[in-house]
Amino acid sequence: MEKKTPDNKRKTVLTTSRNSRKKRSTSYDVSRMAGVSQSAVSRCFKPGGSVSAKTRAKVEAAAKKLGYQPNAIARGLITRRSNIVAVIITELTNLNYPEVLSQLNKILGQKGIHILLFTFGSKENIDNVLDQVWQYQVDGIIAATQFTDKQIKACFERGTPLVFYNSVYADSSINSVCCDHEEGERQLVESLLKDKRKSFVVMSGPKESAVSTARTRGAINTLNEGDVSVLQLSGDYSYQSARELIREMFENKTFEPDAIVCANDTMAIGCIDALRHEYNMKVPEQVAVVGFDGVSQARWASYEVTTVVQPVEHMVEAAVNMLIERIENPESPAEKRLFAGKLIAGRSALLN
Amino acid sequence: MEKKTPDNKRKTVLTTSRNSRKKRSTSYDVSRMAGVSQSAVSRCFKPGGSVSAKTRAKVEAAAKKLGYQPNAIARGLITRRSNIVAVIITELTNLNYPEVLSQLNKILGQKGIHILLFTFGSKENIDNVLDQVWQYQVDGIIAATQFTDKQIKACFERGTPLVFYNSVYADSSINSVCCDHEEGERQLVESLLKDKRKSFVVMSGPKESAVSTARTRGAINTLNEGDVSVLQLSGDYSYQSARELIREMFENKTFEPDAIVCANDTMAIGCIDALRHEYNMKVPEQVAVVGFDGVSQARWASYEVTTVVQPVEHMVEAAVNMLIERIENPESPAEKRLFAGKLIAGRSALLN
DNA sequence: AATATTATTGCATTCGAAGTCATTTTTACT
DNA sequence: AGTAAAAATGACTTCGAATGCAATAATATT
Repeated sequence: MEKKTPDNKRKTVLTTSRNSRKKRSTSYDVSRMAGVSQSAVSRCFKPGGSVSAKTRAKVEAAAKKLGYQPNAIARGLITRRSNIVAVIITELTNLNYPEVLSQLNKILGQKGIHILLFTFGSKENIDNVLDQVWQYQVDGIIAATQFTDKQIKACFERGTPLVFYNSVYADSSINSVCCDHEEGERQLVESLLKDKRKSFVVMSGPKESAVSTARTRGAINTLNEGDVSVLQLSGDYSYQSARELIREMFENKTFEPDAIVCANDTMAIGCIDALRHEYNMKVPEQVAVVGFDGVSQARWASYEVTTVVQPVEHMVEAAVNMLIERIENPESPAEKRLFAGKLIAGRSALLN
Repeated sequence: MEKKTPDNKRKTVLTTSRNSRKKRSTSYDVSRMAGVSQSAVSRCFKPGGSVSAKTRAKVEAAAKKLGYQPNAIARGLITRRSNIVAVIITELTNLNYPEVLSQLNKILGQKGIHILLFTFGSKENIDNVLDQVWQYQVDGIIAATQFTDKQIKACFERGTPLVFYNSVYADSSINSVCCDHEEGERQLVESLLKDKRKSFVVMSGPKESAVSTARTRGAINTLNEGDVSVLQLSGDYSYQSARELIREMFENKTFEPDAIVCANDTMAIGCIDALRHEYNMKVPEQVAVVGFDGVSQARWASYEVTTVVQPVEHMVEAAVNMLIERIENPESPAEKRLFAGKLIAGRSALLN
């Protein structure tokens, strides 16, 4: 009697598996071998499930013998929890992101949550990415990129918790974790002003980047408080773009800076290389250069960039906790967390 | 009559959704609104599904209005295809991996396949990673790390296609894509020999790394053909470890190299910095330094490392194609593809 | 116009685990 | 020992989409 259902299943399994040559064992297979019901097997794999020691032992033995692992796909269907989080990140070439991703994976992994990774180069296809995300019924989204209002609304409508990483929106119902780019940049610039620098280049990142905008704003506002001249240029966060901007500036002889404030460390490194190797200038004596992020490369002896380090570990942990809180308790209030960066005096600028 | 089932569903949906405040719409919802059967909706979303233009129009309108996206989890359960591939990668801090991952994501994405990301620092927990992988019924695995025989066997037993990236096994039934590290290293060393270098340090990466082992083997074998002295040191691929090895060597005054062959670009950069900034030596005049990988940082003007570039785009594409072939046709023969690296003459060694 | 052929359609079932509920077994307590 | 309370168990249903199959509609053929 108790074997009726399993036996039925059995037949079907064999039929279906003719194409996928190896049958993966299911909870029915385990229950069959252990001589218990499928429910019992299920309960064995559920923390706190109500099973006697005897049953548990039988089930575990059978599961081990069959190499059984509960099918997370089937489980997700009924529990409506996939334990998968979508991580949406722009270009991994940004040197800061590998660290962020690595940290995300570590912390989410500790909580039994997995990462479905989405990266993209060009801006236009976030909508496509979101379509994919919906299909996979992810439990939440961590977005290290800008969304349009419509995209954010879509997340709300589907009830998918969303946390932004280094991207802030005015709307107070939106969760985010961010480094205080503006204040960090202010500190960098203030120390340059104290060092009596007079001619500043502010080298921004891509115009669409809110992070770059915030950093630039911090720089410009602070510079406006001093009696200095300022030239603002726009690059794209890359080493190459920084070198080209320097080259253009010197070719046109438009401006003679004694300080360059870069949107990130990579650009700072590009500037340093261009100044030293192309124009034979002394950094920091003739021109001071500062970056932002605190990537490991900025600590390399050839550069030792003066920069502001983002507290990536803390930020990622905050983002993860925030997301989990939201997943487990959808009614919990939204929150914005702003982390201070830490100024590190390197040798690309003389700090006092 | 046709509405009986949908109505039943409806009631249940309402009951269940009391916790997940937003109901996501299902194919039943769409079929209801469009006045067709659930099967019809399903067929509309299946490429080549048999549906009339009229039905398709009704369904598409309803789907759009409801923001319906097929549930990939439910689909995966029945089709036994999740369209998810596990990517298992060691420490993302290795500068080569962000590029690999980025490329993987791009190429897999083009084929509608998604990445479930697994990274880890320490060796011991690959078994845990695999347990996770089994639960998610991934269609395949791309592993940029070493597996034990038992782990490989587990993949075979479950019938999960597996492709190794930069990791080769003798067993010919194992798929892999690899750069020819040994030959690449040979080329580097030969050019150093031609340059009349006499005292070589071979600075390896971690002992567990097969890549490092292959590179070291290539270096040592080639060096043994020349009349030179060789010292072999072991680091861990990191900038810091390279600097420390240099420091130790000079503190102990054991060896005076005029050429250093590094396991990767990051270590080469560490050597260059240590030599120039700590020991005031001229690179490449006094000591030539070569790396491996061709990461973007190796091209930075302060280093211009002489190195061998791995053809990452080609390698990744090959790995993806190989995996997909295996997924779609499990009986297809295994294959090992070995890609030649490209020697790039930088200014960290004088090449002829 | 009648029949053969092909294209659409809906019903019912399936994937694998989890949860509900009623039933049985075990344990606790008087 | 006898009853009450608690624990363990299994049958059945559910999640959402896909599919085999039979029924129906549209089209082609003579």
